[in-house]
Amino acid sequence: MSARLREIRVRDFDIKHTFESAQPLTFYADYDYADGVLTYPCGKGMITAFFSGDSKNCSISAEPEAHAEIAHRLRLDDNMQRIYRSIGTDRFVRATIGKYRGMRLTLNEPWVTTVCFIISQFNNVKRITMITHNILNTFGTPITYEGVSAGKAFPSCEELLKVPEKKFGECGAGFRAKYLVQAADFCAHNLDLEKLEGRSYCSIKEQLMEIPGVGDKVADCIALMGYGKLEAFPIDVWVKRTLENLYFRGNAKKISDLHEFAEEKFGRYAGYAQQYLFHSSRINKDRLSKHFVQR
DNA sequence: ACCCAGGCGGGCG
DNA sequence: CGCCCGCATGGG
Repeated sequence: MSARLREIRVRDFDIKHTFESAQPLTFYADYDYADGVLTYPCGKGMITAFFSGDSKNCSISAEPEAHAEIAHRLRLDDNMQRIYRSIGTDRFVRATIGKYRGMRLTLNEPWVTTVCFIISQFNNVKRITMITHNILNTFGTPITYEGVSAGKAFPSCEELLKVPEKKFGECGAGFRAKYLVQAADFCAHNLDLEKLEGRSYCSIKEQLMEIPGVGDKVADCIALMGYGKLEAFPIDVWVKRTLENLYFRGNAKKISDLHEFAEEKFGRYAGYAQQYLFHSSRINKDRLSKHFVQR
């Protein structure tokens, strides 16, 4: 099998930073740090990719048939030099980019993204990952490779339609179990997520917010990581605090005002700025932005 | 014991 | 509109 592997070389790609940055892929995939192997379900099969090198010159090996899928999922065609130049509007953002250089946004299936971010609300990353894995392993369809069991395919909304609220509760979903039931029903009967593909950011976000359990923040996450709308700027507790610390002297601001600020400051790649600010804030428990402002 | 986590829906003024 | 509250669950 390894004889069939072919290599992709990418600049400014760091699998570790990407895999630690709490995106849907990192909730349903597995990454072996020791061996540099990423595996995740895609459609009715499993994708495997081998990583080596560093974020300056990253090398990804995979079967040729998987190359297009991997490039799509990991956004390998993003021009990071251009994006970094565009969002690097002050010393703090540039320092954060320097520290986590190579972290990419990922592009995930809209329904999977919707499930992940409904689970994410008022929750922490470790538990989000656990619940997502439980849902995948409990309700996913087994995938076999050359006759051997290889993993599970993420359940579609039609498949989750048959799942009672209690079962989601047993996966650890807590009060979000009700939202998962309602969202599956809504996306199976009232809103075809596939049909939103190609529409504008505003149109997509507006439609997504019709889904029960999806509000302003989760809709932005789905627009960004499920539809690739890079201007989307999800504002969670970490990003809110960081923006307030850095740019408003620690004063509380309304979400709507912060959206306006971010659009003005970061522009069409605001989603990337958000991912770097979020990751830095979360990993460092927000100490950096406080420290930065004090000097 | 208390606080927090990639928020949202509903109820109230 | 804006504001406030409850919401399950587990870890620090």
